[in-house]
Amino acid sequence: MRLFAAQGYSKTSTREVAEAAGVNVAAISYYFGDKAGLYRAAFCEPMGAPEDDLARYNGDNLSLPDALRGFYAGFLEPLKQGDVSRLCMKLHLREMLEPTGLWAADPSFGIRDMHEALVAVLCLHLGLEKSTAAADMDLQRLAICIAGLGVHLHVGHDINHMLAPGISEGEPNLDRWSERLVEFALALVQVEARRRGAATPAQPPEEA
Amino acid sequence: MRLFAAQGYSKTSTREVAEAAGVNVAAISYYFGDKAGLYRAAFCEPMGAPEDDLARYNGDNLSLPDALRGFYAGFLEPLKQGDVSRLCMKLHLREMLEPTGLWAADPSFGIRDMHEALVAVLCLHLGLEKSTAAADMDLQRLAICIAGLGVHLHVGHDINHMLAPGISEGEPNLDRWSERLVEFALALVQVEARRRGAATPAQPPEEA
DNA sequence: GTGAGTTAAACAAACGTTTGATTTAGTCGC
DNA sequence: GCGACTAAATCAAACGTTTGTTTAACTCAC
Repeated sequence: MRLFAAQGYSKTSTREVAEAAGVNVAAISYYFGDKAGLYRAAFCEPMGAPEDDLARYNGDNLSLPDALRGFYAGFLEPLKQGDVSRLCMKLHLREMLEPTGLWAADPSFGIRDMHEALVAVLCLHLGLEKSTAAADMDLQRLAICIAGLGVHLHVGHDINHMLAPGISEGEPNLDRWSERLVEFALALVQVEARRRGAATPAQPPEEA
Repeated sequence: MRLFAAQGYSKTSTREVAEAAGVNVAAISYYFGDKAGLYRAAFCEPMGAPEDDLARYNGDNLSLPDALRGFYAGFLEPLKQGDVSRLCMKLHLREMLEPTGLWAADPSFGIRDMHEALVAVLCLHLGLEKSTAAADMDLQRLAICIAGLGVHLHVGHDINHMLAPGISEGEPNLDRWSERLVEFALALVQVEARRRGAATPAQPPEEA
């Protein structure tokens, strides 16, 4: 997984993987059938149940700030843990640019679920009907932007480090990212709410 | 460029490029030295002067909304034009995930300039000193997020289409994206301004 | 001895690159 | 005007290497 994430699928040779694992090349075909099977195993194995990620932010009793905090925690935690976890995320995000057909094919860990859960949360706090959400392009745009902030943290990780060294390094900085992202996402929701007629408060007025 | 953008560097063979171009394979080494030279040419050739992009949003006399509109226009225009322009953008964004050393090496068309110009614009409208901008991590975070919204439009293009079909298709939808992105970015700036003490108005009060 | 596990070696196919011949266009002496 | 020479451009073919995969011999606990 480390090699696939760092170099991509086609630039990583079976011999390279075998040598790094300290086994013979034939072991790949013996245990995984072929290179694609090896990749599939490396891709699928390390991710936990997708429900865990979802449960963090689509609980009905969560406030919007808490839901967003939970949402972005899914992006930030892999950064807190070691390089392995970060590379795993990178491996998955790589499929965005060059889909090998794993994400699209396997509906079990689709981003579709993640996206629809986010849309549902937004519906709840914007006072919208879930049934009309799919056709509500402005709502979709809002969800895409909120998710995009989290995605960009990983996609642009190396470049962000080049532009602002250490900005995503270390737990204090990552916690600061969490604060900012939640603030920013709240602002996006607020703007959208206001644009829709200022009818629904994005921030619960009855707080402290 | 079309092939490199669609399949990536290593998955694109020299024979494939030669055949698509209707020439012999040897022409590649004849004109470009080797495959890397061909890629470099395809990567650098089609992009216009970087100053053009910068001029759109770092003019000192621009209002913040206008500057942001100009900023996002750089992301949206490639989407309006044909597939070729979109693939060109994709080719460049691909270097974010797997840097081949072209962006980092050649400072002429670095995103660094783009980023620093954006930071300067934000400094101007937040009433901050440019000299302290580099060390101001919260300002850097704001700039990264604002840029991230534009980047995600391309990085997540295919997936966005999967989640919300046609959301980035056609000029009307793209114009709508421009409106939303500018609104959203303004909201981010406003939140940051308010967080810094509500001293500096993110929206010029003397408007209309 | 049987079978799961491991190994070095070999396989065909595809890769990037080079070669030497061939074609095309332009230049010069006469 | 014309053949001789030159340089650029293009070509099919082959080069050596690396790719993913398979083979057949081997090891060793049970």
